[in-house]
Amino acid sequence: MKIPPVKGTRDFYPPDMARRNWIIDGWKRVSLRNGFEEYDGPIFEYLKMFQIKSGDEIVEQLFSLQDRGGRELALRPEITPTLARMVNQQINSLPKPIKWFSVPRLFRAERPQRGRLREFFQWNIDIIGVDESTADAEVIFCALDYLREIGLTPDDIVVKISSREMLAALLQSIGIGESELEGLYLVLDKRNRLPADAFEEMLAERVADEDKRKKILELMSVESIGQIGDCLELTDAAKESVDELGRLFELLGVMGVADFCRFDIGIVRGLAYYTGIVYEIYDKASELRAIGGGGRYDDLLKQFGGPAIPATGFGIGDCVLAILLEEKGLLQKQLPVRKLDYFVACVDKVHREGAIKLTMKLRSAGWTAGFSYKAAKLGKQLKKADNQSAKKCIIIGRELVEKNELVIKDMATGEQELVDYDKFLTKCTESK
RNA sequence: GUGAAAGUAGCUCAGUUGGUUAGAGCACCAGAUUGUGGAUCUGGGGGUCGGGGGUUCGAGUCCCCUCUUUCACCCCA
Repeated sequence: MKIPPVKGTRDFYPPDMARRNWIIDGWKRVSLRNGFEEYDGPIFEYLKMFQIKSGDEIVEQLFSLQDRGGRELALRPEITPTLARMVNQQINSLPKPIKWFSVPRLFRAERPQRGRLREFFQWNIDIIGVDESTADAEVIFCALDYLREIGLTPDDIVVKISSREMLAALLQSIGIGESELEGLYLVLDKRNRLPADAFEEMLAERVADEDKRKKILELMSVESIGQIGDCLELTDAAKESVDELGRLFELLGVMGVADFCRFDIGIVRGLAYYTGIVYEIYDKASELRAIGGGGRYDDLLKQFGGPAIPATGFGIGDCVLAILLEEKGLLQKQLPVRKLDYFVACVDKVHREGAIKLTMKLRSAGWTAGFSYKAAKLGKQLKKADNQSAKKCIIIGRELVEKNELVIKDMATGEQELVDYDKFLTKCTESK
């Protein structure tokens, strides 16, 4: 009986695994050089941990299970709650600010589609304990530091940035009540994805007053931070968050990534816990889903029973990113090759043990080395060496018996040289 | 969860209006007179045609169900 892989999961064959590792190694390398430390938590948590916050979207997508003790558990659909839990547990002893990153394996019971699977990897970086927008800028820089390093340019991707706090202040100055905000966010979040008339229709369901609606539409069509002031008179609160957003863009300029970033008032984000600056990273052609996103979540730790500590962070998934890199031809360079430094061949059966012995000595010295499992003809063994992309092939034959010499063949040029066995071994052990 | 399209060797696909033992290229394995690989040539393995049921003398081909993938909702990594 053949059993297929589970819906929405992936098998990683060696070539796929090589690419996955290449992506994840890049995430880790860039995180570390930006000053973040790695952490991880369990792959399942109490179900209620994910129900507390973040809203229905994620809860509906949970894989949940019950253990034998009747505990209600869930496979983690995101790692931020775990982060909040871990930080809260040791909040008094952790040096501030806390700059942590993780590459968790996550699970969401969504209907799979291109760039959207049920099991995936996500790069998360977070800064906890800094309320200045410097932290937001640093987090955005870190994401771009990676994306830029692997070859993406401002022609390929864009970070669309806005602020929930600002949007709240602006909407309130239009006359929207605080209780209406959350529902309205969900509608505004769709503005970039819906045709104009469909969006207006949805808006009309939320906001009955036509004047208010007109003002909201006007506000949502501004293309720069400066235009906001032209559109309506700013309250003190609004002015403050507009200024904050301006400072963020200034900082991004100082950090040298301004050309990747753009203000977009339509970025609201679906998750309920965002409080301030929010952003999403898209491919410039906007043909794919969001590559990543994040923002400020100043109330989350408190909601998990900790102290009120500001926090900001983002996540980038591996699925959409891999598709984008594939399209840009940046993934093909990562074709994995099983490259051997040495392949040890023997001309005659009597040298087989010697070949194995030499192979193991090379390996112990740190070289990648292989030998033929069968006592096949030399031609066969060379073919094997070639299959395994060996750089050099060592041939053990009569030269060893007669003069204690090995034949070393360069597989690229075909050139061969004779080297004394003991000298070769000494050289190999020392140079590695 | 709702709607739509697709599914034939490991991969990319062909398969005539239903008609014998289902094909190609690539990949894989093995040979080509035994101390030299990449090329070429020859041969081989591998498919219950996604799975199940039905119509028919006969189904890869038509119908139904189901699974998976892709697309649109939904939502975001």
